[in-house]
Amino acid sequence: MARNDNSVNMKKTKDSYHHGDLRAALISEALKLLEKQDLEHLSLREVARNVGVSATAVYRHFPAKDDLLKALADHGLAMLGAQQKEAAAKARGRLAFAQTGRAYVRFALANPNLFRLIFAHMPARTKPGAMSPEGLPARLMQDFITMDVGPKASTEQVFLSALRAWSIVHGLSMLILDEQVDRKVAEGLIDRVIA
Amino acid sequence: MARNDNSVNMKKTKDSYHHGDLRAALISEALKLLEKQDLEHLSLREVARNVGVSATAVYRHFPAKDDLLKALADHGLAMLGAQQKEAAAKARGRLAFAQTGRAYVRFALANPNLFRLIFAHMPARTKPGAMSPEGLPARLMQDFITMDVGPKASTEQVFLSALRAWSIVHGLSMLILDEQVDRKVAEGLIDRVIA
DNA sequence: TCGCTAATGTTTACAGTGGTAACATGGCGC
DNA sequence: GCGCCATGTTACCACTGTAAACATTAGCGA
Repeated sequence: MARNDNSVNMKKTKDSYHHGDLRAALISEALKLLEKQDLEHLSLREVARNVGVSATAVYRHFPAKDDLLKALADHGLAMLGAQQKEAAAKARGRLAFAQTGRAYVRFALANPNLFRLIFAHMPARTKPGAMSPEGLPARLMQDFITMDVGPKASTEQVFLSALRAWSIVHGLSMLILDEQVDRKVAEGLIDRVIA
Repeated sequence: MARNDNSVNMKKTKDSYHHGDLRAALISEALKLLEKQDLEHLSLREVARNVGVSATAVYRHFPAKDDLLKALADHGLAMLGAQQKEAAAKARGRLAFAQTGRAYVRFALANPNLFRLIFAHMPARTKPGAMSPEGLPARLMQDFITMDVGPKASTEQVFLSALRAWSIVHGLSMLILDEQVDRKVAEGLIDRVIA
């Protein structure tokens, strides 16, 4: 028998059969792991092991690994949105808009794996016509855009403008994360790329 | 014993022990598989199986899975570059430049998995100062940029302009692939986003 | 033409992974 | 006080990447 099957090392501190709030613990541990290793090396078993629970216990809270990942993505997205909002609050008008973009990139650089996870596991958030639903970072952008382009602009023009803005910040984030562009240099240019 | 070990079904057509050009066959098969399934479901064993060779034979040509992936990425990058060049040849000046950007996005949409693979496995292609080495799509862009900004622009200005352009096309590609934005709608706007 | 060697494939084996099924525990409502 | 059922655990399974040992043969020098 392999040394490493489902009977992982249990926590010794508490011998309580039930955990208390395993779901939250799993998410929190997974987020912690994502700070140090990338998505493809994040295994359910490791998360369970670190939390001190058997590997299959996870399935009581998430039907499949992907559902855990979705939960992580939601968490990450909320963080991103919060940071954007916070950044926007420190300025006004166009500048405030630029700040949300910069915050977007900064978030990506600060949480590379989480950032990737967000976009790797959140398809179909958008319906035709609407850029994105309530609460999403893009929603924030869209509000600014409307302000920017003027209230009389056509829906398509708003969309176009938002798409352009989002593309820039997202593309810049990705290119830096994927090391397509020298990180140090690009980091220094963020504020000028996103004007 | 599992039904499925390394002794995969061999090809019956040829009973030659040696394959001939296994390396090329592996790459070609892997590329074919990438047209139908995404990167995380691409397994060495499946590639080997389809080529009609044992799983470990792969290791005679690639030290590890990642090296196969790198080879695929190179292949994909060459394709991308070729398509950009071709697109550029059909126009002149600014428009030609826009065409390379549009070709970039079109390539991403036409080869989603390969496109992702390219950027997931080609870090460290760039040195500080130089945007990218010879032959890369970005190199092509940089030439245009120089033309666009004027030959007297500072290195930093060229870099900035190139970074912005690349970010837009890359970001747009990613957002559409990751379904963050309605595909149909966004596709129709490509030419206007990249002006 | 023979035979040796290096290149190329194959077999076997192993640790790790996501996931299912059957069983164990114990907290909470009656 | 007791029983149910949500939550955990143990056994498995198929599959993956990869290492080690063995097999085959292409091709080169004698």
